[in-house]
Amino acid sequence: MAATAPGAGNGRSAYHRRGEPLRAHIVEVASTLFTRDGVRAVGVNLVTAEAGISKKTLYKYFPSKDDLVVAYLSAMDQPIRDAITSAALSAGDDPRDQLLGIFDHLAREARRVDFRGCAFASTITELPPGHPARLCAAEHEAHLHAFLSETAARAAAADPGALATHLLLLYHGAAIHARIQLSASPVHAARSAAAALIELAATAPHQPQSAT
Amino acid sequence: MAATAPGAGNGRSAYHRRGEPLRAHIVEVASTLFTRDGVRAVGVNLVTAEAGISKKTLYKYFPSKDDLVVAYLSAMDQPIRDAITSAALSAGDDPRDQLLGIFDHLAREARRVDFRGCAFASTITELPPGHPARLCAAEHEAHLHAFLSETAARAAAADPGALATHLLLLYHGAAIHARIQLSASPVHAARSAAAALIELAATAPHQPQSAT
DNA sequence: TCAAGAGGAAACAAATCTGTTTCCTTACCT
DNA sequence: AGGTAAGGAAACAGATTTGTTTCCTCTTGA
Repeated sequence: MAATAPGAGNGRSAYHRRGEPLRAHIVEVASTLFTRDGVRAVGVNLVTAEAGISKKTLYKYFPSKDDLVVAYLSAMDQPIRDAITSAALSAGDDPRDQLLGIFDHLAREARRVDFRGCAFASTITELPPGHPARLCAAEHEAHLHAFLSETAARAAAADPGALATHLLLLYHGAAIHARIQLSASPVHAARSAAAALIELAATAPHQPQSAT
Repeated sequence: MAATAPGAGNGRSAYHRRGEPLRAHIVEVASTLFTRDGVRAVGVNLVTAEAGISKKTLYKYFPSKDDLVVAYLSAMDQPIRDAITSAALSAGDDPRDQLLGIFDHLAREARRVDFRGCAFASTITELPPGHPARLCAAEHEAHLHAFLSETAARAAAADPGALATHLLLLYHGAAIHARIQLSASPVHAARSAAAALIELAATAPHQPQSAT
């Protein structure tokens, strides 16, 4: 895994990537490694080797590994939210289908052999209490909840916030179980439970109709 | 934390605990530490110091730390199942209340300041793929599923296995969220979602009646 | 052209980790 | 009582960790 030549994976030496782009490049490489193997299993030596930079440069941009971990989670927030949002929107116009779309997205992720579950949940589990990265995870979950809550409101849920929470719980539970039993089937189960909860939350008020 | 005298926490030197009891004692101490701080954060030196034994003895019973981790999860399986079973049974005679009882149990756990979530899920997250401890987690989940499935059947669920899976997903999702936002409120949310799913699973097949 | 700065390579430091080995003490059993 | 085995204490080995420092090269701008 470390048998590649210096600068591997990027083609160009870091000399051509000075300033801001270099910092982003480091975070990008670190994100790949942290996501794949976990923040504790990946040392700074591997990050520098894989990014084709020296430790001096890494510690210039990130005074400690903890800072790099925080930058990792901060950088993951938007892409993951985008992926989930896009998965939801591509599921159709019905907001109920959109809510279910996030589980289809998770199912695709869970089929990957190196699936490690939610990056935020996994990272928090590896970190001691009080680590600054915890705030990133809390914010990320808050953002996801806001999006799901808004979609749930469009789906005419009686209590959009509560439904959003329920779906998030199913989402994370499915991620954990998919990792434990190396299968995407827990995600399908989560999807069916989500469908039931969505239907239940939306049917009562307006027009009750049989699901599917 | 390592400021205690040798043999601390047990009172008696390991000289008085030869043979089988000693092995169990080591697992017990390791379990406490692993559960509290995680298997990667706890080194064998801490385990030996805390257990009041020498490394020689530890490595006699457990050829490697991985073996100790496996012993840890193996030892946790029964007590955790017992706690969950007992929480369910103490929730009353109605199997639906029993299913909800496991969330009350989790809520109590989640209120602890050092709550780290499900020991099996956390440990698996810290371990590389292919680690033997994974099997322990898979078995544990299978046992939990069997218990919930049986209880769901007594609750007249149309598909007890599916309901058991759904509840398990909510359970683990709640554990993760409780750890992320340092609060037991996700567990209460999971409980309310579970109640809805239980009601829904039990009403449909036999005699359709509006929930709640 | 040349000086300044950014970065690379690698040695280095200090701590920590898993695991081994040596020597000694203690308990138990015949 | 004495031999045997179990365990304690601690040194030791070797690898790995985060983080620092030194020296050199390359690029760029005046």
